[in-house]
Amino acid sequence: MKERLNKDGLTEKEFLERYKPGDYERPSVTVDMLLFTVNNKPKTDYKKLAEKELQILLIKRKDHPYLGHWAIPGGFVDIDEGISTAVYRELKEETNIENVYMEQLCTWGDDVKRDPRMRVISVSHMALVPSDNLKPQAGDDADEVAWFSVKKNVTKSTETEIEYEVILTNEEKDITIGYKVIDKFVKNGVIKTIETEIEPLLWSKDRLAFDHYKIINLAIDRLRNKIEYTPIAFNLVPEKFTLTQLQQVYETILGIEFTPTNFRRKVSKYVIKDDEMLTGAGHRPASLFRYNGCI
Amino acid sequence: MKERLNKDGLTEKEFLERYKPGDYERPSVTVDMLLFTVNNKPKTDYKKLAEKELQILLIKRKDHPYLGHWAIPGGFVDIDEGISTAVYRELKEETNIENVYMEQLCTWGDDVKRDPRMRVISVSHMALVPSDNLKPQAGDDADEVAWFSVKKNVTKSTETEIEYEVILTNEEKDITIGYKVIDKFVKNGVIKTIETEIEPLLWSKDRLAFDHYKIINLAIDRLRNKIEYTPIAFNLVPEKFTLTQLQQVYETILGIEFTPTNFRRKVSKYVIKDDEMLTGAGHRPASLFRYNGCI
DNA sequence: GCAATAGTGTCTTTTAGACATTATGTG
DNA sequence: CACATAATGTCTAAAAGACACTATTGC
Repeated sequence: MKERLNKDGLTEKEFLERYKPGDYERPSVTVDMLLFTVNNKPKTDYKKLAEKELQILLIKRKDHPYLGHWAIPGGFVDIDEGISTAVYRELKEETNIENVYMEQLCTWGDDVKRDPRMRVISVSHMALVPSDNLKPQAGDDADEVAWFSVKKNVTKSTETEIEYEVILTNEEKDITIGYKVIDKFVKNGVIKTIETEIEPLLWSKDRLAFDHYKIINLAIDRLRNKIEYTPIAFNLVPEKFTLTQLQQVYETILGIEFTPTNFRRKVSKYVIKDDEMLTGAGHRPASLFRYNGCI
Repeated sequence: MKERLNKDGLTEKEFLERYKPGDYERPSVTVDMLLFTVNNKPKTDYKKLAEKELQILLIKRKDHPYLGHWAIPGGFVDIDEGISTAVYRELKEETNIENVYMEQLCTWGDDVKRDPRMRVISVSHMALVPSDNLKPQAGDDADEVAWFSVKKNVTKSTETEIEYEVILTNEEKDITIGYKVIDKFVKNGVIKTIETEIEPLLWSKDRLAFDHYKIINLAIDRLRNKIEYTPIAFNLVPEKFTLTQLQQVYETILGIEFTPTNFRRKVSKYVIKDDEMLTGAGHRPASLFRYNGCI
């Protein structure tokens, strides 16, 4: 096969040998990871089940910009490092967690001043872990690492817009970070599209760093959406789980309650019963189940 | 409120004034756009409806690397240009199309050698346009611009994997580009994940540039997925459309057929009847409908 | 025995699929 | 009038929701 030449009469090999990347300025590329888990709240009664809450791991920034603000963990992508590799490396460095489910969320780069230092494009990822065996530890870029409970509730709903409150809380440290989210249905020619506006709640003293409140808001929506039509929830329970535990994960994320019978029917296609039982809970023991791998 | 100082005793303002971006190498960031439409094939019978096909716009590269190969249009993101702005700019430059529905697909950057010239991270986007009033025109980076019909069909299906053929064809230019896709269900600890392998079909002489075959494959999946639970399909029909036209869009993308009654019931929540009718089609005229904007 | 959760059976409602039938234009 | 599509009515099957009821544990 005859090698094709370009307009300068060069073969591909010659072209690449002589290729000099332009000296135009390039953006920095970072990865962000939103690590979610569904955690048990402390038991209030020996025989009652623990309530669950959706939690996200945040770090406290120890340098400018946004010094002292809480932020999503992340870091720069090396020039010779794949994006996923960078995310797993950062996750390991900042939280000592490995082997988790992770998916790409969105790439943020419309606002060229989202980082006041320089142009930064950030590829955000969502990771899901079961709440057992979690020992996050602070890394280089952070004073502290902490789990924050995440709540997103509808506060107003009209024909043209829905208003939510997104509240992040860490009770131990007595921190509450709140944002108001308004999803507006905007006529965009023929098609209506959703435009999201986010601003801090008036009473909320604390703020998240950068545009991280937008990323968290998107992640919650994505999580709620994907749990409905994918088996993503199995990443939030241990290998062996009771159906009630699984139900609590769904209820916690979606903010609704299921009838046990109907929930069991719904997930029955995706689970297989294990031999073991979960005893010692102050009431009838529950069978343990495992995900059967169906999609 | 007392201004916080960092470890060097600097305020945020001082920090930013003195901040020098590191001289580490940065990746180039590009945007790719997969422009899809559902087009009418030529009529074979005056009274029969035109068959439809999913089409994607490709450009023929006129320089190395991949000189002469067909590729997804795209280009570099300027240092002071938002990502969406860059996509709309490129779309306008390369195809003269504006005001289209667009969404981010995925960011490609795991393979650091996906572009042989340098490290390139590419943010791919999917745009949808109705097939009327489309006059793409070649821009600077391309010899030619052409629509290719896109087909993705299951060729084999077992418990552990599904095999597809993705075929891109342009009849006018007599080009057929074919890939074999295998989605494997891989045990990943407890959870099974899907791993996708793609390779050119043996008989396929032509190839797509870079890793663009992977991007197109993902876009088809995303489109098929999202058409099921979002009103995305209305971006592929004109402002006023008949229900059969809408049905054909669904059938073309999903590769299945609907019963008219059931399809009408399914979309009835999302359309409003217009006063106008579509006449002159060789059979009973059809009412025109419009999208009502519900989500 | 009591409280709390585990687990099953079944009725109802809603949604989705199949298919027959009538309507209305063009050539 | 023939043909092809438009549009509606209705029967059936499947999925989702509601709820009553029994089972089993720790204390």
